[in-house]
Amino acid sequence: MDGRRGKIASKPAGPRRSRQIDAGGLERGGDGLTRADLQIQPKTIQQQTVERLRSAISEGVFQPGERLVEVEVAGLLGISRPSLREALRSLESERLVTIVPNRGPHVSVVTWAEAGQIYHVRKLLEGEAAALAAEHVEAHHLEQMRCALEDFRAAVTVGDRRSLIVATTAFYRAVVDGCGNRIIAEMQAHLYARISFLRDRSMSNPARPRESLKEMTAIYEAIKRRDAEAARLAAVRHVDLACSAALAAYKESDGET
Amino acid sequence: MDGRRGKIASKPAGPRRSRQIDAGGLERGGDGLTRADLQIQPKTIQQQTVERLRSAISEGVFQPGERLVEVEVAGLLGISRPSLREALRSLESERLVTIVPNRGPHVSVVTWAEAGQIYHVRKLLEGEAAALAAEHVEAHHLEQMRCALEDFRAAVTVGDRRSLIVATTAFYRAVVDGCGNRIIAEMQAHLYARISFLRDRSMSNPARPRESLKEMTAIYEAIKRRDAEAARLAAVRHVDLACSAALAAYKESDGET
DNA sequence: GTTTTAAAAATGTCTGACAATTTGTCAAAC
DNA sequence: GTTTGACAAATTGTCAGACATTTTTAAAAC
Repeated sequence: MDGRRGKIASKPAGPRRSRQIDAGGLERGGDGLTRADLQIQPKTIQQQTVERLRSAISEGVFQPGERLVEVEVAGLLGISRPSLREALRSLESERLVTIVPNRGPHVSVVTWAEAGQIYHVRKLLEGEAAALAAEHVEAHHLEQMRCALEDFRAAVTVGDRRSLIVATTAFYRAVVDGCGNRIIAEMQAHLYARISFLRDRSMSNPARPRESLKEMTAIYEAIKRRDAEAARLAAVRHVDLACSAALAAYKESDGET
Repeated sequence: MDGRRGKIASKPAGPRRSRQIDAGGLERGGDGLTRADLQIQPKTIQQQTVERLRSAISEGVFQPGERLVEVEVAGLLGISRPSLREALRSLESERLVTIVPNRGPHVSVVTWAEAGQIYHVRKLLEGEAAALAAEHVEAHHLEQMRCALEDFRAAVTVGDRRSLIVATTAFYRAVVDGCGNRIIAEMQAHLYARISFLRDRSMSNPARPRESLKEMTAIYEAIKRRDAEAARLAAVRHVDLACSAALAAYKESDGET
């Protein structure tokens, strides 16, 4: 069964999951399935690589600016250089990785100016998403939001930063999925990923999570009562405050750029 | 000088531009240069490939849904399969190409539902861009817009569809660059590329270009007189009408999906 | 302490290979 | 005649190895 990759010389690279179906990937978790979403697809190495690198970058395993030396990373992941390069091209298009010709790939560095622009667009996008959600949302999306909020609340009391992030992401996704516009959903996810490095820091402000919870609850309530404009305002306000918190955290830790 | 690629066996693949600087690529043409934009970078084959494929798709050389068989396309471009695959990954992330595992890449098919969502986001984005431009725009951006409009007018009288598209694109870019938010610019370009296949058809309506000219002029005038809200409205209106025109053209030619 | 030079590391790109999967064809079975 | 199967051809996914060029590092020279 493993004959094809038998010639791995340098590093055994650990157990190799044979290419099975693995439908548990849930690229778009939750209940709102359409028939198209039922499609089961094989997961190629390239896809797994992209996903794994993406979350590694998001979680700070690779720091912004850090060089990603191809042989090294490929070895780390247990894949070949060509496969890694393909994955890196994907991430480059997502702006998570920057590839400078002849100097290779590194984790993208986001200046504060850029981050500000990203927040600006997020306000626009998430405001619209919330407004649309107030009109289009279905029961299971609301349920998802409620759960996410509950998880968030729990995480606040416990003080687990990781759970805070997971819950926040889940909430955003519920809203953005509930809005019915996939383009917005895609873009939101992209933008959010690009400023992930700010999340942690702004969440480290002990007061922030509690405020965040209030703001998100306001969004939820407005959507639930189908008040589009209130939902938009609440969402914009939330992103705005998140932006301020991030700025504060950013300035505190390293004021350059 | 060509020793490195001397072993091309199958196809001579035509004259190979030796890796020279070729600064004329103008990934972001115009005047609004910052110091960072002066940077001259070597153009790798991968970059050239992406650009060439992108415009080929935009211009309909490859039709939506058409399969892109790797060996074939690689031969066409005179590059190797790995290089092509990297390029395809980039285009996949831009959603211009879809890669189905084990079935390979094909030009993405955009359903009308998706197109509608794209127009929706474009309204949001370009409206904001116009509003921001009214506040931030600099002289040379205005000049670019004016030129683009002039070109457009000329193209209308002559009736050259290609020039219409070029001028339109130039106008949008001027606005979106003038707004000062690079994220918006990036996204606009992306979205615009994804619905390029509609451009041609909607422009084939003989009345549309003239209307389009009026609408764009309105945007220009509003920005020039620094009236942000008027600019936003004009931009939104323009995209809205473009959307309607596209829908009409779409329904006319092929009503499936 | 600079500047120059040489060596090492890393990237860009190509060729060749091959298993796994999909697709197309064509005859056998119902 | 349509459905089923089976086999061959085409295509993709992935790897390994190679090598010219460029960048980086280290050492040497001034």
